[in-house]
Amino acid sequence: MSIPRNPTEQQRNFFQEVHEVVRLVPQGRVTTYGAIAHYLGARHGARMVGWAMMAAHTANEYVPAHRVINRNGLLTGKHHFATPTAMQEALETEGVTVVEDQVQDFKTRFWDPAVELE
DNA sequence: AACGTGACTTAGT
DNA sequence: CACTAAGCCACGT
Repeated sequence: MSIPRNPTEQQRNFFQEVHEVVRLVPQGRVTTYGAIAHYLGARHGARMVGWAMMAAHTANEYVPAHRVINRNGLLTGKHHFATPTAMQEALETEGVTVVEDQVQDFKTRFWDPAVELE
């Protein structure tokens, strides 16, 4: 996949919404693509959230993309970082233990915007 | 325009 | 518990 060369207005808004939520994830906590999709109204699938994350590195403001993982606590997006280990290292710097691409104690690390932001 | 593919998820077998 | 199918939606070929 790739991000549009010339994003439409709607696409830019969508990217911004997703990035905005991701920026609200506290240090040392993680969330999932599905949770973000649900928080934004589920008007698009979790896949679209993942798609929006590809534009994270081009965003004007910093987006902690390493805090977004799949619903099983797996670092499915690690290959989109500068290096294959960047995502895990960023998480461990925040105190999140990762073993074999799996976030340990995921259930208590999970941060659901739909709940936390009410 | 059909088809494959993907930072996903849920339901069915 | 694992594996598959299907829903999802945008994009490149």
